[in-house]
Amino acid sequence: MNDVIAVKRRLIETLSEAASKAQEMGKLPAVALPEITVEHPPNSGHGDYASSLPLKLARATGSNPMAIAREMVGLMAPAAEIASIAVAPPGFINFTLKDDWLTRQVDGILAAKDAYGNMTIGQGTRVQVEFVSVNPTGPLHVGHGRGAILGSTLANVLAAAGYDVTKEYYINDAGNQIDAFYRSLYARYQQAFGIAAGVPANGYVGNYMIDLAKEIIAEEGNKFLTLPEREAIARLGEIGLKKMIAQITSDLELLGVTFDVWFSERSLYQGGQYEKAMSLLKQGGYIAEKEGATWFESTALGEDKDNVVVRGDGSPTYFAADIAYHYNKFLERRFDKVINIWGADHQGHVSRMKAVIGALGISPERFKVIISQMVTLRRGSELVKISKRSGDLITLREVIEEVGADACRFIFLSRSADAQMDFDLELAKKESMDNPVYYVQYAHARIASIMKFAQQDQMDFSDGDVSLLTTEPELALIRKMVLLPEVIEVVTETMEPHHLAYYAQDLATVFHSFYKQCRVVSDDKVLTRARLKLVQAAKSVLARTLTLMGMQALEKM
RNA sequence: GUCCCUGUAGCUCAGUCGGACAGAGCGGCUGCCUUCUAAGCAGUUGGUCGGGCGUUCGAGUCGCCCCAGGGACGCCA
Repeated sequence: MNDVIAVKRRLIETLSEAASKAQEMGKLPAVALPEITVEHPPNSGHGDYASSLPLKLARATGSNPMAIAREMVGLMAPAAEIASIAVAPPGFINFTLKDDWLTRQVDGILAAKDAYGNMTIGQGTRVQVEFVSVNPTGPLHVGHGRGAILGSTLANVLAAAGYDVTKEYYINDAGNQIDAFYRSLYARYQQAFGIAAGVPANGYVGNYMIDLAKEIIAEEGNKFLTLPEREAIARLGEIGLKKMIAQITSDLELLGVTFDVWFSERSLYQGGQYEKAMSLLKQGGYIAEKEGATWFESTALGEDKDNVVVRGDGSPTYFAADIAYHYNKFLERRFDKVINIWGADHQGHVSRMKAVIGALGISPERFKVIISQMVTLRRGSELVKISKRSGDLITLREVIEEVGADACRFIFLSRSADAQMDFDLELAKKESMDNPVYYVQYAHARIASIMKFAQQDQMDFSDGDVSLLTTEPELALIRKMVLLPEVIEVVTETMEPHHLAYYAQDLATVFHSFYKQCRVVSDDKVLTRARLKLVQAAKSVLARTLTLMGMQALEKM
């Protein structure tokens, strides 16, 4: 187990033992102990860890919290890594870490290298993160980028926490939308040859469809003109679909987002999973025929309304496909946990999918949906349209090319998924010099520069004595570095990657402050070696944090 | 009408399980480059935490009721 996490666990244990002992001795009424937690006090003057257990016990026992705190502290065996335990009003117990324990962590971080922060809390649990999964009927826009960044970062963190992670993209390559896409493409194809064909009413009218048709013509010529319409649409559509998927793939790669599995909706029908899932629900008595269609009776499960799974014309709905897909995730591929990141427009889909999960006999805590809220794109005060159906749209690719992948990632990671946000292109660019993105990367580049400078003197610091790191700026830096494992733990528990961005910024801040106050390479060779160790460790933690966020750790800026 | 998300400093946003004086970045105002990167540092300005009631020793955080913004309520996906 990681050292800091171990310390935290030990403190909780110490508190628990002290409380029990006080009860045994009759100094504290024998009430059930509340869940014991330790936190980081907001004010650093109060130490590294604090517990409000006495305050909580005061409520349960009706006694004075300060007295309880004193009693408990008196019963605590001093832990090896703790320098002092103090009681503070109105009833906190504060713990301060020993300086030499802190400085030793520098050696620990250097030894862990890229693996620093890794944990085993996941215990190899098989978790699937499904994200983006945009219909391959048009290019990605910024909103999709948000989900992509959220998902890939979450996957990185879960992997660091010891989960066995599969990143997956669900390709909706069947159904009405694909049909509309195929027909729209066929119309544009015909138009390119001067044939008066109309894009269907519910079709995709964007200019990219004209470009797509032209691209196909350049490669395939006019051969689809002579085919029967049915066949032409199918074959042309297939080519267009492949191209759209390729484009989506490469757009995501620009953002540093990749997937382990690209899962085809069609395969659900070809593999018989759709039938299996449906018959399972039927067996459970959740399926009913009415009004000429087949329904999933979710009202019986507390839902607002029932939902159609098979239309009057016999074709399955999107909902039916998703049922089959989740049947596949849980019952065929047997993921222990499934995390879906959906756009805000899918929020109505959440509760009925939860109902399905229950109906399939899957325990609800294995299924988690994160809704990534809307992004509105603007240039200053001017609103920029990103609708797929309209002609003028700014694609994700254009945004990335304009502001940069790292800036994009950081901006999205600085906000919690359930807050709607404005993405101001002007601001993202104008701020580019003062952007927190560069602030963090600059800290890393600065250290790289120090290392390079030190290397000119062939400085070997492998025997640096970390116990010489005794000043406030040095210890403050270590205190922050040592927090990464906890951040990873928090992100894992809350599924909120944005904590990482704030941590990155905090870490950069303490580093920059340290840098200003402490000269690393100096005439004092012994101190220099110790500080080189410190700075090298800081570089490693910064790099790890940036990597988890999917960002570059630059050597030079 | 029902359901979901949001409302915290001039702006953009954090705020774990209810805890110590409510935080950061940007902006504004002051200072700081002979020395490893000033894309930096130090200081300062700035808040009825949308409003009300309640629970609690203690509420930005929990409950109820309002107000405001956004989204979802298809045999679209």
